[in-house]
Amino acid sequence: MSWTDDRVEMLKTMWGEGKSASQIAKELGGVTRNAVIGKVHRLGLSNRAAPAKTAKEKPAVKEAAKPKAAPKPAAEPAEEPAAAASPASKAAEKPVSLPARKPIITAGQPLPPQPSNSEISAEALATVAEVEKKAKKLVLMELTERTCKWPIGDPATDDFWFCGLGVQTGKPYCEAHNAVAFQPMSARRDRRAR
DNA sequence: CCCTGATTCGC
DNA sequence: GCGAATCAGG
Repeated sequence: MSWTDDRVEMLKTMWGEGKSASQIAKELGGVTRNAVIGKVHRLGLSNRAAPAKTAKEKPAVKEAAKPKAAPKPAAEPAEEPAAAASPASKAAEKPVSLPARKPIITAGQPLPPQPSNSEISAEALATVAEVEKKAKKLVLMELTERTCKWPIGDPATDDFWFCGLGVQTGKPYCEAHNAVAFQPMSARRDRRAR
């Protein structure tokens, strides 16, 4: 494909809207993000920042207190395979002041059943304990399709993060967490089937 | 690892 | 002019 006036216009618009090169490339189709970036440069609209002129200044940070306090849960774009579809537990709006771990995490997403165990193999639990030591401690924004989304710690404190290790293809968690997350009901059972 | 934009340079 | 390859950063 080539850069028809039409496509160039779309490019300008989208770039102006702050879309990323790869996003634009995807939407335009027929081009790669490199092509888009290259074009952007040739068009001379590389930096979206204002013409602050020749000086690099560190403008004082203007922080306005936001009355809003509801952080959007990590809402992934749109097309999500129906991979992890834990029916989000109704977001209970409990006041935050729990001494121990709080069950609710964030609304929405495939957040796991609490580590509250019952009949989970001791082995799996042990593994989880191990894994949590190696966890990458990712924060919400850093989670992706392939990072384990198992929460660790107390959401009400800073002592909270997500496992972040590589997930088992398709699953929302890493192998260890998957083991405790999806219990068949009966811990073990002879599987002659298959 | 995933992603971002920036640059280079052969075509 | 174009964009793959590469670079630099998060």
